Amino acid sequence: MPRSPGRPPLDAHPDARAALLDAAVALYAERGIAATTTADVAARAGVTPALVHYYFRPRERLLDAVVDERVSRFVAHVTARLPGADTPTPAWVAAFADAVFDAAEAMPWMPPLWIREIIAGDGALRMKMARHLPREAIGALAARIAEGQKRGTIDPAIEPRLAFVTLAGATMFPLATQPLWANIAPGAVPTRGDLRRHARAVLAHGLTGPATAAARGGRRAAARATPARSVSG
Amino acid sequence: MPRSPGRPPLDAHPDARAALLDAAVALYAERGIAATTTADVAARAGVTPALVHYYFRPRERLLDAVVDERVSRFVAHVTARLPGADTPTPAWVAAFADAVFDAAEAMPWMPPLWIREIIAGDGALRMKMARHLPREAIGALAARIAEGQKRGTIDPAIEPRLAFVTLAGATMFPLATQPLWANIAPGAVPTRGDLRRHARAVLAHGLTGPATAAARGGRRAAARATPARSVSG
Amino acid sequence: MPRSPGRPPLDAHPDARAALLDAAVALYAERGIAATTTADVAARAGVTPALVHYYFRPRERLLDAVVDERVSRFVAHVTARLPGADTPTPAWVAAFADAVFDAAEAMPWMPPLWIREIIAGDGALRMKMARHLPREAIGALAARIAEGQKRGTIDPAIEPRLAFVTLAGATMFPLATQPLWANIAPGAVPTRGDLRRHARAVLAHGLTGPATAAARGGRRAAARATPARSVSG
Amino acid sequence: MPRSPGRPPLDAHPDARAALLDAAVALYAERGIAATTTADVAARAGVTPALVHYYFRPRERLLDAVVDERVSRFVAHVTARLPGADTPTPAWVAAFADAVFDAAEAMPWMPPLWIREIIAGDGALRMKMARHLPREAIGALAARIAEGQKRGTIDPAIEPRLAFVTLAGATMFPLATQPLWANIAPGAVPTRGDLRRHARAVLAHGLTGPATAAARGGRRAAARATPARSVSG
DNA sequence: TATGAATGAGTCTTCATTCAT
DNA sequence: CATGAATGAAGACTCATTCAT
Repeated sequence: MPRSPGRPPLDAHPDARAALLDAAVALYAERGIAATTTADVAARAGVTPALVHYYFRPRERLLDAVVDERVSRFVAHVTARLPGADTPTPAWVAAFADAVFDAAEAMPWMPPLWIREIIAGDGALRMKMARHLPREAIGALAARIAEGQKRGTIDPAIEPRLAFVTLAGATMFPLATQPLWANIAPGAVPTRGDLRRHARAVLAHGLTGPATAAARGGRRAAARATPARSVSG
Repeated sequence: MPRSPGRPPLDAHPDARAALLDAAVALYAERGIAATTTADVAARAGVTPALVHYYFRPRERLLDAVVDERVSRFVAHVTARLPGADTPTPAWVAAFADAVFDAAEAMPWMPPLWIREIIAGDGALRMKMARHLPREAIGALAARIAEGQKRGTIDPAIEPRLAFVTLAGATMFPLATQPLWANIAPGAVPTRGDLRRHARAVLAHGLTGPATAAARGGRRAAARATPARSVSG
Repeated sequence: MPRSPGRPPLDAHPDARAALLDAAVALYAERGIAATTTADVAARAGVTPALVHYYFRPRERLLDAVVDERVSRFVAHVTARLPGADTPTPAWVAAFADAVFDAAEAMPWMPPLWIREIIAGDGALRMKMARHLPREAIGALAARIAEGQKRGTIDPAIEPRLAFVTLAGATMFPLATQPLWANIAPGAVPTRGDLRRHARAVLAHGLTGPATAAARGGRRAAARATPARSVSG
Repeated sequence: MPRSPGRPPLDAHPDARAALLDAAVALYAERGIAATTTADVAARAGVTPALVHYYFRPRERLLDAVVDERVSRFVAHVTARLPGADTPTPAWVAAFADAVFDAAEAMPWMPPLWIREIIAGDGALRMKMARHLPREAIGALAARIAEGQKRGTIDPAIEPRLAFVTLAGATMFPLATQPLWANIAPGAVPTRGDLRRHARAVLAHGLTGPATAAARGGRRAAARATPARSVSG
């Protein structure tokens, strides 16, 4: 089957193409999509602006590709690490948080991209992300919460529909603030370990609550998935 | 000594100027700063693009004015409603959350603006916001947390330096997702009341914790829309 | 005779109007006419841009006024000091040079304005200057030269029609270069006296000629800062 | 290491680029730099305004290029034709004038450009021209004059530092007035030959001096259109 | 007499995009 | 596969000018 001449085959992923996607996703995270020009992307990838159009003809196709070939990887990375349905909710939540932190280690562009382009405003990426959202996991989480409330183990003031938003916010939000710390308190920048421990604690028993048995259990569960080093309840 | 002729005085606030600031802050929240053109702002305010330059000669002076005359109002609104130093920490935190939700009612552009332009990326607003941050309140919160940990009433896994980030995230983040719900589940959009109740519960005892006495006390206080001072930290 | 309301009377010359003309002519000399905006003129005069249009409605009227009320003064100043028809040509020429240097002392904006806007290119001022040119003196000078050539006292290679151009160039040109010297040789800027003596010498016997009796006479006269009428042609 | 992508290489000189430079230098001479818009230049070169920015990104780089690739050619053309150090001063000066007239024949935009943008006012070109000035020739000329004065062959009233200014003025100035003549005396426009003969005569023995032996020698040399080396200073 | 508000036209510049090679 | 040349559309900004006060 001959492909139209002058167009790269859809399944061809030469170096330049991958380099462009990497450059694009990094710049989108740093400056935002609207502030990133085709020339910026080309410059960071070390190629000509014309080449960007060679691969991603209308500018928006670059966005599509970033979503389908970069952002979706992050989602897949996280969902692949989610524990089974039989895991108790607190442990499941802690494991989710861990998965996000692990993924952000490899793909640090995701947290800023997420909060800037998916959460806020019209979010250029929001619509495109729709088909990559882990709907199943989101639904399951809401169901878990609702069920826990029925059983009396989860505060009824929690809104199940907002559980995923809170979970994502508690992890992505502090991760996205990291560059911010350089300005606020250069000497005392929290490490990624601090962020992870803090996020798990907040999800387990809030900002002001004392360590509870449930939380300790959840943390212990997480210990199997991650470093939970010396932590005593 | 006459000021630079042909320029409006800095303290003049005619109607058109205020309308331009309102238009700008709304558009910045909706589309982001980089994606908002001078012409967009002028159009929404019902004036000519040239008038934007009449009042805010280089584009950036519009940004400055938005920060100094709009965003700072949000901060002032919140800090003015913070309870006194003798308030127990859980109640103080709950009151903070309430203050944010109240302010967002009057200034709905703040949450998206905050997470997009202050938290994420290079944040054009971040530097400009520096002088408007409630540094005192942020420091006091961190001190509270640290003290509670010393007394054993707050989980030592909580990172005091991240307390403000979490507090802001727990409130601003869900508020910023509101336009998002129209896409996800048009029929079941959480109300602002849901958001507020949820945020308070998360801050009090996490996503998966059961309602505790302390949390219940805080919640009751919230019902009266004033901080519950009798509750012990 | 009632004048139209809202217009200043044509014969009224309040301070602001004169200040605007002074500011305009100075700026035109420094930056050129094209590079001088209405706001620039207003700023230097310490008034509002709108006032410039109050007095000189279309921008070009300001130009007309500058020609008629400033540039023409320079011309008048020079022609008023020209010696009589009976003066021998070398002395007449020397007196002309002196008159120009004297006028430039009081109106230093003229030399740059002259060479930039009257001599060069389309010269915005050229057409407007037409009616202020000292046609009579120019014609008389050409006639003198021609006659001198007939009598054998002036080199026939001199082109009578170019006499005025040369005379003006020899005086205006070095005067206009004065700001230039600050860059070239800050320590050794020629004084106005140097310029005057040099110009007279060049006009008298060229760049490379030895001092002649006639020239010496002219020079002595210059020392007294008045034309030497007794010197024979 | 690739150069900044999307920009033409600095050493590339396609046709359009040269056409733009030619158009620019011509318009600068006619209207002045400040009065010449990017669109004007593009229109005369028969291309889009955007192309001007493609080659000369900030407007000022066009100026730089005009200086480095057009104006400097004029200077080079003149200096290449200057006679050797052993040439007597009067002949050297006459040769200089001839070289200028020859260069102006090929590059008629130089005289107006020179007096408008290099001599007058702030002269946008003045600073940029600094590195292209024939400093050596200028210094040598001043030294010649000073030495002639010491030997008594040159009038001590001549100011050596002003020799170059006078030399340039005597040649460039009348050349720049040529378009002016169309207005003044359409029927009797001096030819370029008139201008050249006149300028040489003025430099040799002034406006009012009689023809001298030395000058006659110089003039005879000019008739052959080459510097007369045999004439004694 | 004087000015602040407001604007239309135009200028410089950027940028995504096209196309011949 | 890749790029240099070229452009249309649009953005920020300037400026002379108008007008109500």
